[in-house]
Amino acid sequence: MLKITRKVEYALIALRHMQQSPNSSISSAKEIASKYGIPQHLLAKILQEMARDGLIQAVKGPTGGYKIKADLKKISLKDFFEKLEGPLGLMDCYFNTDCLQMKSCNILSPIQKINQNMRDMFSKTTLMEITQ
Amino acid sequence: MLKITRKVEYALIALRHMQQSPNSSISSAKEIASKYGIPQHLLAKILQEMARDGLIQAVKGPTGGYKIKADLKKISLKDFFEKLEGPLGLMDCYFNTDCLQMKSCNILSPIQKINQNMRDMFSKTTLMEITQ
DNA sequence: TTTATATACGATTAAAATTGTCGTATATAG
DNA sequence: CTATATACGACAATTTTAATCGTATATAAA
Repeated sequence: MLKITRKVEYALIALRHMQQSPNSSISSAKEIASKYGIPQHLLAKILQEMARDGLIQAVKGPTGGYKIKADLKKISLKDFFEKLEGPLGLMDCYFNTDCLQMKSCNILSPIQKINQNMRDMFSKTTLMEITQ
Repeated sequence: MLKITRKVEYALIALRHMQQSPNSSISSAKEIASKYGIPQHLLAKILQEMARDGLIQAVKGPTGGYKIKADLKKISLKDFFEKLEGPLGLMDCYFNTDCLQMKSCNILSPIQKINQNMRDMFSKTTLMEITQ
Protein backbone atom coordinates (compact mmCIF):
# COMPACT_ATOMS: atom_id res chain seq x y z
CA MET A 1 0.00 0.00 0.00
CA LEU A 2 0.92 3.68 -0.37
CA LYS A 3 2.86 2.92 -3.54
CA ILE A 4 3.13 5.11 -6.59
CA THR A 5 2.25 3.37 -9.85
CA ARG A 6 4.73 2.41 -12.56
CA LYS A 7 2.94 4.86 -14.79
CA VAL A 8 3.99 7.73 -12.53
CA GLU A 9 7.41 6.23 -12.08
CA TYR A 10 7.96 6.00 -15.85
CA ALA A 11 6.64 9.52 -16.29
CA LEU A 12 9.13 10.87 -13.75
CA ILE A 13 12.02 8.98 -15.32
CA ALA A 14 11.11 10.36 -18.75
CA LEU A 15 10.73 13.90 -17.45
CA ARG A 16 14.07 13.80 -15.74
CA HIS A 17 15.68 12.40 -18.87
CA MET A 18 14.27 15.26 -20.96
CA GLN A 19 15.16 17.82 -18.31
CA GLN A 20 18.75 16.69 -18.35
CA SER A 21 19.23 16.43 -22.10
CA PRO A 22 20.79 19.37 -23.95
CA ASN A 23 18.60 22.44 -24.27
CA SER A 24 15.50 22.13 -26.50
CA SER A 25 16.68 18.78 -27.81
CA ILE A 26 14.06 16.17 -28.48
CA SER A 27 13.84 12.68 -26.97
CA SER A 28 11.83 9.89 -28.58
CA ALA A 29 9.82 7.31 -26.67
CA LYS A 30 11.99 4.61 -28.18
CA GLU A 31 15.20 6.21 -27.01
CA ILE A 32 13.98 6.68 -23.43
CA ALA A 33 12.35 3.26 -23.25
CA SER A 34 15.47 1.43 -24.31
CA LYS A 35 17.76 3.44 -22.06
CA TYR A 36 15.75 2.72 -18.89
CA GLY A 37 14.28 -0.69 -19.74
CA ILE A 38 10.68 0.50 -20.03
CA PRO A 39 8.17 -1.14 -22.42
CA GLN A 40 8.25 1.22 -25.37
CA HIS A 41 4.57 1.21 -26.27
CA LEU A 42 3.58 1.76 -22.68
CA LEU A 43 5.92 4.68 -22.27
CA ALA A 44 4.60 6.16 -25.52
CA LYS A 45 1.09 6.16 -24.13
CA ILE A 46 2.23 7.87 -20.96
CA LEU A 47 4.15 10.51 -22.91
CA GLN A 48 1.07 11.11 -25.04
CA GLU A 49 -0.96 11.70 -21.93
CA MET A 50 1.62 14.13 -20.56
CA ALA A 51 1.51 15.92 -23.90
CA ARG A 52 -2.28 16.24 -23.64
CA ASP A 53 -1.79 17.59 -20.13
CA GLY A 54 0.53 20.27 -21.46
CA LEU A 55 3.55 19.05 -19.53
CA ILE A 56 5.54 18.19 -22.62
CA GLN A 57 5.46 19.05 -26.31
CA ALA A 58 5.08 16.33 -28.96
CA VAL A 59 6.84 16.53 -32.31
CA LYS A 60 5.60 14.15 -34.99
CA GLY A 61 7.40 12.43 -37.81
CA PRO A 62 10.86 10.91 -38.04
CA THR A 63 13.38 12.76 -35.84
CA GLY A 64 10.30 13.56 -33.75
CA GLY A 65 9.77 12.95 -30.07
CA TYR A 66 9.02 15.00 -26.98
CA LYS A 67 10.50 17.90 -25.08
CA ILE A 68 9.53 19.64 -21.88
CA LYS A 69 6.98 22.40 -22.32
CA ALA A 70 5.77 23.40 -18.86
CA ASP A 71 7.75 25.16 -16.15
CA LEU A 72 8.47 22.29 -13.78
CA LYS A 73 9.25 24.70 -10.95
CA LYS A 74 5.61 25.75 -10.97
CA ILE A 75 4.06 22.29 -10.84
CA SER A 76 3.70 20.50 -7.52
CA LEU A 77 4.07 16.77 -7.18
CA LYS A 78 0.47 16.70 -5.99
CA ASP A 79 -0.76 18.34 -9.20
CA PHE A 80 1.41 16.05 -11.27
CA PHE A 81 0.11 12.94 -9.50
CA GLU A 82 -3.47 14.12 -9.88
CA LYS A 83 -3.02 14.85 -13.59
CA LEU A 84 -1.92 11.28 -14.18
CA GLU A 85 -3.83 9.32 -11.55
CA GLY A 86 -6.75 11.42 -10.41
CA PRO A 87 -7.65 12.62 -6.92
CA LEU A 88 -4.97 12.03 -4.31
CA GLY A 89 -6.12 10.62 -0.99
CA LEU A 90 -5.48 7.70 1.34
CA MET A 91 -9.10 6.64 0.96
CA ASP A 92 -11.70 7.29 -1.70
CA CYS A 93 -14.06 8.90 0.78
CA TYR A 94 -11.84 11.95 0.83
CA PHE A 95 -13.47 12.86 -2.50
CA ASN A 96 -16.21 10.38 -3.08
CA THR A 97 -19.28 10.61 -0.91
CA ASP A 98 -21.03 7.45 -1.98
CA CYS A 99 -19.56 5.07 0.59
CA LEU A 100 -22.40 3.20 2.27
CA GLN A 101 -20.57 3.17 5.60
CA MET A 102 -20.23 6.97 5.61
CA LYS A 103 -22.68 7.37 8.47
CA SER A 104 -21.33 4.66 10.74
CA CYS A 105 -17.66 5.23 9.91
CA ASN A 106 -15.75 6.28 13.00
CA ILE A 107 -12.40 7.17 11.46
CA LEU A 108 -13.57 9.62 8.82
CA SER A 109 -12.42 12.82 10.48
CA PRO A 110 -9.06 11.54 11.77
CA ILE A 111 -8.29 10.15 8.32
CA GLN A 112 -9.15 13.47 6.73
CA LYS A 113 -6.43 15.14 8.81
CA ILE A 114 -3.81 12.62 7.69
CA ASN A 115 -5.01 13.05 4.13
CA GLN A 116 -4.52 16.77 4.40
CA ASN A 117 -1.01 16.27 5.77
CA MET A 118 -0.12 14.04 2.86
CA ARG A 119 -1.58 16.40 0.29
CA ASP A 120 0.28 19.31 1.88
CA MET A 121 3.52 17.39 1.71
CA PHE A 122 3.15 16.67 -2.00
CA SER A 123 1.97 20.22 -2.61
CA LYS A 124 5.19 21.63 -1.21
CA THR A 125 7.44 19.61 -3.50
CA THR A 126 7.83 20.71 -7.11
CA LEU A 127 8.39 18.48 -10.10
CA MET A 128 11.66 20.31 -10.66
CA GLU A 129 12.99 19.00 -7.35
CA ILE A 130 12.59 15.47 -8.67
CA THR A 131 13.82 16.01 -12.18
CA GLN A 132 16.70 18.44 -11.86
CA MET B 1 -2.32 5.00 -6.01
CA LEU B 2 -1.14 6.04 -2.53
CA LYS B 3 -4.15 4.38 -0.96
CA ILE B 4 -4.28 2.54 2.33
CA THR B 5 -5.75 -0.96 2.12
CA ARG B 6 -9.12 -1.99 3.49
CA LYS B 7 -7.24 -4.21 5.88
CA VAL B 8 -5.66 -1.18 7.52
CA GLU B 9 -8.91 0.73 7.31
CA TYR B 10 -10.81 -2.05 9.09
CA ALA B 11 -8.07 -2.34 11.68
CA LEU B 12 -8.28 1.37 12.46
CA ILE B 13 -12.06 1.27 12.71
CA ALA B 14 -11.89 -1.67 15.10
CA LEU B 15 -9.19 -0.05 17.22
CA ARG B 16 -11.15 3.14 17.53
CA HIS B 17 -14.25 1.20 18.44
CA MET B 18 -12.42 -0.60 21.22
CA GLN B 19 -10.71 2.57 22.37
CA GLN B 20 -14.05 4.27 22.76
CA SER B 21 -15.92 1.47 24.48
CA PRO B 22 -16.15 1.49 28.30
CA ASN B 23 -12.94 0.67 30.11
CA SER B 24 -11.64 -2.90 29.86
CA SER B 25 -14.82 -4.02 28.14
CA ILE B 26 -14.52 -6.60 25.39
CA SER B 27 -15.71 -6.25 21.78
CA SER B 28 -16.30 -9.28 19.56
CA ALA B 29 -15.49 -9.42 15.86
CA LYS B 30 -19.16 -10.03 15.16
CA GLU B 31 -20.27 -6.95 17.06
CA ILE B 32 -17.76 -4.65 15.33
CA ALA B 33 -18.34 -6.17 11.90
CA SER B 34 -22.08 -5.70 12.02
CA LYS B 35 -21.88 -2.18 13.43
CA TYR B 36 -19.60 -0.90 10.65
CA GLY B 37 -20.67 -3.14 7.77
CA ILE B 38 -17.40 -5.09 7.57
CA PRO B 39 -17.29 -8.77 6.43
CA GLN B 40 -17.14 -10.59 9.75
CA HIS B 41 -14.68 -13.33 8.83
CA LEU B 42 -12.31 -10.87 7.26
CA LEU B 43 -12.36 -8.61 10.28
CA ALA B 44 -11.76 -11.62 12.53
CA LYS B 45 -8.58 -12.45 10.63
CA ILE B 46 -7.37 -8.89 10.95
CA LEU B 47 -8.10 -8.82 14.68
CA GLN B 48 -6.22 -12.10 15.06
CA GLU B 49 -3.23 -10.58 13.36
CA MET B 50 -3.34 -7.53 15.61
CA ALA B 51 -3.50 -9.87 18.60
CA ARG B 52 -0.38 -11.70 17.38
CA ASP B 53 1.27 -8.30 16.98
CA GLY B 54 0.50 -7.50 20.61
CA LEU B 55 -1.74 -4.55 19.81
CA ILE B 56 -4.85 -6.13 21.27
CA GLN B 57 -5.68 -8.96 23.65
CA ALA B 58 -7.84 -11.89 22.55
CA VAL B 59 -10.32 -13.58 24.89
CA LYS B 60 -11.66 -16.93 23.75
CA GLY B 61 -15.03 -18.57 24.26
CA PRO B 62 -18.54 -17.14 24.37
CA THR B 63 -18.61 -13.59 25.79
CA GLY B 64 -15.07 -13.46 24.38
CA GLY B 65 -13.62 -10.92 21.96
CA TYR B 66 -10.80 -8.41 21.97
CA LYS B 67 -9.64 -5.43 23.94
CA ILE B 68 -6.77 -3.01 23.53
CA LYS B 69 -3.52 -4.16 25.03
CA ALA B 70 -0.79 -1.81 23.79
CA ASP B 71 -0.31 1.84 24.65
CA LEU B 72 -1.55 3.52 21.49
CA LYS B 73 0.21 6.75 22.38
CA LYS B 74 3.52 4.97 21.96
CA ILE B 75 2.85 3.44 18.53
CA SER B 76 3.35 5.52 15.40
CA LEU B 77 1.17 5.19 12.35
CA LYS B 78 4.28 4.14 10.45
CA ASP B 79 4.94 1.24 12.82
CA PHE B 80 1.27 0.26 12.73
CA PHE B 81 1.21 0.27 8.91
CA GLU B 82 4.40 -1.75 8.77
CA LYS B 83 3.13 -4.31 11.26
CA LEU B 84 0.12 -4.97 9.04
CA GLU B 85 1.45 -4.36 5.54
CA GLY B 86 5.23 -4.58 5.65
CA PRO B 87 7.83 -1.99 4.65
CA LEU B 88 6.43 1.48 3.90
CA GLY B 89 7.73 3.18 0.79
CA LEU B 90 6.50 4.78 -2.42
CA MET B 91 8.51 2.27 -4.42
CA ASP B 92 9.86 -1.16 -3.58
CA CYS B 93 13.42 -0.12 -4.31
CA TYR B 94 13.43 1.81 -1.05
CA PHE B 95 13.95 -1.57 0.65
CA ASN B 96 14.47 -4.06 -2.08
CA THR B 97 17.70 -3.92 -4.02
CA ASP B 98 16.91 -6.46 -6.71
CA CYS B 99 15.44 -4.10 -9.30
CA LEU B 100 17.15 -4.69 -12.62
CA GLN B 101 16.93 -1.02 -13.56
CA MET B 102 18.77 0.03 -10.38
CA LYS B 103 21.86 1.09 -12.31
CA SER B 104 20.15 3.05 -15.05
CA CYS B 105 17.41 4.52 -12.86
CA ASN B 106 17.64 8.29 -12.77
CA ILE B 107 15.04 9.08 -10.12
CA LEU B 108 16.32 6.85 -7.34
CA SER B 109 17.81 9.52 -5.11
CA PRO B 110 15.04 12.10 -5.49
CA ILE B 111 12.45 9.43 -4.74
CA GLN B 112 14.37 8.41 -1.64
CA LYS B 113 13.97 11.93 -0.28
CA ILE B 114 10.22 11.91 -0.82
CA ASN B 115 10.08 8.49 0.76
CA GLN B 116 11.85 9.79 3.81
CA ASN B 117 9.43 12.69 4.06
CA MET B 118 6.47 10.35 3.93
CA ARG B 119 7.94 8.00 6.50
CA ASP B 120 8.71 10.94 8.78
CA MET B 121 5.16 12.16 8.50
CA PHE B 122 3.69 8.81 9.51
CA SER B 123 6.31 8.45 12.24
CA LYS B 124 5.16 11.66 13.88
CA THR B 125 1.51 10.62 14.14
CA THR B 126 0.52 8.18 16.87
CA LEU B 127 -2.22 5.59 16.66
CA MET B 128 -3.91 7.36 19.55
CA GLU B 129 -4.41 10.46 17.42
CA ILE B 130 -6.51 8.39 15.05
CA THR B 131 -8.44 6.37 17.56
CA GLN B 132 -9.15 8.72 20.41
C1' DT C 1 -21.36 -32.77 30.43
C1' DT C 2 -23.35 -30.84 26.50
C1' DT C 3 -24.12 -26.91 23.61
C1' DA C 4 -23.55 -22.56 21.69
C1' DT C 5 -20.44 -19.02 20.64
C1' DA C 6 -16.06 -17.04 20.10
C1' DT C 7 -11.22 -17.06 18.55
C1' DA C 8 -7.39 -19.38 15.34
C1' DC C 9 -5.71 -20.08 10.97
C1' DG C 10 -4.58 -22.05 6.54
C1' DA C 11 -6.53 -22.76 1.80
C1' DT C 12 -8.95 -21.13 -1.76
C1' DT C 13 -11.65 -18.09 -4.70
C1' DA C 14 -13.27 -13.66 -6.41
C1' DA C 15 -12.74 -9.06 -7.67
C1' DA C 16 -10.29 -5.11 -8.83
C1' DA C 17 -6.47 -2.55 -10.25
C1' DT C 18 -2.34 -2.33 -12.62
C1' DT C 19 0.63 -3.33 -16.29
C1' DG C 20 1.55 -4.51 -20.84
C1' DT C 21 0.38 -5.68 -25.87
C1' DC C 22 -1.66 -5.10 -30.43
C1' DG C 23 -3.52 -2.98 -34.42
C1' DT C 24 -4.40 0.81 -37.07
C1' DA C 25 -4.28 5.69 -38.25
C1' DT C 26 -1.80 10.05 -39.06
C1' DA C 27 2.07 13.23 -39.63
C1' DT C 28 6.45 14.35 -41.70
C1' DA C 29 11.57 14.28 -42.67
C1' DG C 30 14.51 12.58 -46.05
C1' DC D 1 7.51 7.17 -51.77
C1' DT D 2 9.17 5.26 -47.55
C1' DA D 3 10.66 4.86 -43.07
C1' DT D 4 9.95 6.48 -38.55
C1' DA D 5 7.60 8.78 -35.03
C1' DT D 6 3.37 10.12 -32.50
C1' DA D 7 -1.96 9.09 -31.48
C1' DC D 8 -5.17 6.27 -29.50
C1' DG D 9 -8.59 2.79 -28.56
C1' DA D 10 -9.28 -2.16 -27.64
C1' DC D 11 -7.75 -5.97 -25.48
C1' DA D 12 -5.03 -9.36 -22.58
C1' DA D 13 -2.02 -10.66 -18.86
C1' DT D 14 -0.47 -10.11 -14.39
C1' DT D 15 -0.48 -8.76 -9.77
C1' DT D 16 -2.57 -7.23 -5.75
C1' DT D 17 -6.30 -6.87 -2.76
C1' DA D 18 -10.51 -8.49 -0.79
C1' DA D 19 -13.46 -11.92 0.64
C1' DT D 20 -15.01 -16.69 1.59
C1' DC D 21 -14.73 -21.41 3.35
C1' DG D 22 -13.66 -25.25 6.27
C1' DT D 23 -12.05 -27.03 10.32
C1' DA D 24 -10.00 -26.88 14.93
C1' DT D 25 -9.86 -25.19 19.69
C1' DA D 26 -11.26 -22.75 23.89
C1' DT D 27 -14.75 -21.70 27.27
C1' DA D 28 -19.03 -19.71 29.42
C1' DA D 29 -23.45 -21.09 30.51
C1' DA D 30 -27.38 -24.19 30.69
